[in-house]
Amino acid sequence: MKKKTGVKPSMSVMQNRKVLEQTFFARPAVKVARELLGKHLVRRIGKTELAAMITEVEAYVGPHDLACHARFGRTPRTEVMYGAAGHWYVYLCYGIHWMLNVVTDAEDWPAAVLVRAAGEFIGPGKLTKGLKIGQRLNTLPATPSTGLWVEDRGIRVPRIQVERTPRIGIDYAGEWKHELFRFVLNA
DNA sequence: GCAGTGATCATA
DNA sequence: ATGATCACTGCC
Repeated sequence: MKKKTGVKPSMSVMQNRKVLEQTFFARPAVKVARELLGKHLVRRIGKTELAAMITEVEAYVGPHDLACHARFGRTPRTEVMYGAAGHWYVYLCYGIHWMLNVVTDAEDWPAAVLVRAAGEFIGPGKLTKGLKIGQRLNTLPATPSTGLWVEDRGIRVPRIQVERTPRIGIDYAGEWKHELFRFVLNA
């Protein structure tokens, strides 16, 4: 007996869905950032599932990185960055916009990758607004059980399409503002 | 070019 | 309790 909902040809690309595990995130932030390009950020709210391909990220590499929130050490807010990789770090910026980061690198090494754009959601504030991401996800793991996770859907990103630039909005960061820690996936 | 907006953190 | 500081956005 045939199922009512037929599988469309476009679904063939969906067959390759691999949820990124903690081991993917437990590596240096710059490497994780680069490799997140082309991966899919997946959001489930109730029965609705929305996926958006990640196209812009920034790496914040540790306490010595003068642009990283952990540059002042452990505080209640930065505590999550000191924890295990693969957990969400979500904070409010300028009193209006939620910023979505995923913790990277080793435990007790505070580093993270900011997800700035995915799919139609261009800009870190628009991304969280579009995917209904807020404070509730802060400190939760990037697993399907939390409703927000990352999948490898088999997209390969050629180096020629990857642009590296300094990070946005960190003019205060001294020499670190010049580091090419922002990665953009161009069409 | 810059106002809006509120959590966070240091200072007290 | 108060003040400075923001990993932004949208409108002027």
